[in-house]
Amino acid sequence: MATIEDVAKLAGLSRTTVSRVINDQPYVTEEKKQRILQAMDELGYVPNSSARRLRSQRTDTIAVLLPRITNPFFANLIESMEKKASQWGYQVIVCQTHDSEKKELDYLQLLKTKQVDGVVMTSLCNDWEVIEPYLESGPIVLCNEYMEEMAVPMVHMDHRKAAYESTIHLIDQGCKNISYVSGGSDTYLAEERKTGFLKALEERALPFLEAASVDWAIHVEDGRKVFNHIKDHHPIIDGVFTGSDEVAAGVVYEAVQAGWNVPDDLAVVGFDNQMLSLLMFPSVTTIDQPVAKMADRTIEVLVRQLMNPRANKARRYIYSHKLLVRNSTLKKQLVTNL
Amino acid sequence: MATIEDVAKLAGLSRTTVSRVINDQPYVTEEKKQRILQAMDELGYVPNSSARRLRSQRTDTIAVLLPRITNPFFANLIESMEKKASQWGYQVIVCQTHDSEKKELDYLQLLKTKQVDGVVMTSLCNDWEVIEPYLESGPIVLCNEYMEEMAVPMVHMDHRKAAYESTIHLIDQGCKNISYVSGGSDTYLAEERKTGFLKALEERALPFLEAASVDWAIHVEDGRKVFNHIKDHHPIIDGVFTGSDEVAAGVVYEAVQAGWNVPDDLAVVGFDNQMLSLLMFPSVTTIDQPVAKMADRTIEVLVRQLMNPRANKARRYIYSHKLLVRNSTLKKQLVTNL
DNA sequence: TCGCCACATCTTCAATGGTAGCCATTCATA
DNA sequence: TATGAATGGCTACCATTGAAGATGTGGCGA
Repeated sequence: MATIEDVAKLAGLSRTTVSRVINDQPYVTEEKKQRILQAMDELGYVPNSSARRLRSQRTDTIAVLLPRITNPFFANLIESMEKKASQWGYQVIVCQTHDSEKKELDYLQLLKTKQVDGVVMTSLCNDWEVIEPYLESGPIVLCNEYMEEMAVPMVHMDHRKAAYESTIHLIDQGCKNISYVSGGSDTYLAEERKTGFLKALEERALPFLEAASVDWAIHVEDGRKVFNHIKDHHPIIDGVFTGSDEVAAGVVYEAVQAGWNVPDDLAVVGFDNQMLSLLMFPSVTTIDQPVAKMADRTIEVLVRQLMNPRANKARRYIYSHKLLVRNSTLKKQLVTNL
Repeated sequence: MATIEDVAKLAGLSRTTVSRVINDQPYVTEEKKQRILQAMDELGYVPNSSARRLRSQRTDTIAVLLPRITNPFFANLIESMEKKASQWGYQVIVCQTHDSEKKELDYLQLLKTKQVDGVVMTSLCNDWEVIEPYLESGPIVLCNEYMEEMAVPMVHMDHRKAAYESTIHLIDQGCKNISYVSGGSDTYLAEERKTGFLKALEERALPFLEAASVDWAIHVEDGRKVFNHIKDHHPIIDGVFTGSDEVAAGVVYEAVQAGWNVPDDLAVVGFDNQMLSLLMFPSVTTIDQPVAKMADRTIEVLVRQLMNPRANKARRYIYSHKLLVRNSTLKKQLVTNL
């Protein structure tokens, strides 16, 4: 493996001059530049990334923390972030926390060990008080997940409004007994959704059926269990609010298997407009988030912070949802495909 | 940010002794070790990763190259690889090539810049001749994708056999005119699938309907287009072999929308046993790969190579598939759910 | 014409944070 | 007596770049 020393010797110049050519810095004549480029080519020279990072104190790398890439919402979010980061000359590394407080802190350690320049957090496992000290080692931006406190930039959708609207939709479709199905996370985002849900119930003078609600549903399989739980213990339930399309898909699938009519016996709403929600039969009513826009903004905000560390502007970037009404909630009407 | 120098001073020892404690090396008394650990704690010292990598010439990091994480097959593969790599003290970085030759080479550059110790390639965009020189910079293991030439370790399923069996299944279900739907990739794996498909046709004396076959189907949307193409131009087609559940889902969805009876009018097989294939109506017959096993083996093989660079053992680890028969192919029988 | 200053172009030196290798001393064992 | 292990320190190095220094040239003013 050739080093910059080898290139300098072959070109008959100093290492610093070679470095200037590599980094496109001024004060090197064109003739010497060509000599250096040729020497690099002959030797197959490639800069050593560790050396550059150590000396320059920069990695040009961003870590994105998320729960699971097997959740298509996060897979799509990463997809867009990578594209945007690459445009700014940054590399993205994907860190799956699997909703573990420990893992989240392990990954935040990347800031301390100087393996990344900044971090995007798409979920929050630890309390903010635990995370905040890491800001000393580099900037953090929240995307998707958010909190009341304005400590760092946050890019997200209004989850309260989204939950409110999809619950109103369920109620408008005639649902009177609605189950609230969540993943049990006690984050602010989860609270917001529930607040929106409860607000809709309150406005329409419907009771919150806490006993029929579930706080352990994350995967499709969980959704199937949710349905069976409702069928066996709360058969009066005629509507289900879920926090993800995966769970909604599980509920719908199991209900259909059990011979229930969806949505007449049970209406279901999901979240995130995953491909699954369209392809199911019946197709699932869901909330669409502007994933690409949020991803782009997130990277932009973080990179600006890296370029200008003094401009520590903590602010919110709030995006609107879209309710996609499909067959899992449309009752007593001619079933048409949307 | 404290350095090892600061810790050494506070502990009243040399940097080397501190380093020995950090790296769990011998020849440091327990008393001195405690002094060092305490000093590290007081100073909040964290080793600088770039410095360690530069000096030790190791990153303890593995790059996994894959086409898209939005494809659940690869998302699940990564999930398992990360778990396994972590057990061996390695970090995984995810590199999406999006089937681009250029991106693939860009990521292989990580070997040359010393940003990763080894690479797992789950697909092949470039010819092997282009990739082989990178072996000088670090080991490469193929997982999922494979080639005839035994140049590096390869961990994969027998795609020929899998394609053969699912095609025979289509034929056994009465299909006489089968469309071969692929993504157009000209890799060995793609060839193997086609070979298995053609072998099944040949054994059952059925013609290969090249004009009705498609080589541009990757996403769900493509699958929908495939169906419309068949409906409009090749209505005699009564069976579709696809290389992925996403494509199969698109075909099935569009066929049902068009009022076709699946599988009586058109039987469809997918690949990879994505959740989608179970939740569709009708559920999609598919091929299941032992994803976790292949992932584990891949990491193990690569890590062993990193630990013992001389043991450059290029060999194949071949895994069997499982055909999951579901409703998209079961004809003329009582429709029961599997 | 000469001296001074600014700029251009390069080189030299040192720094980044950590660790690999070698050395010195002492003690125990064959 | 010779050798190896234990316990630590010192030195140099890993590959690159940031900062300072050296040198030459051109322009301007006295």
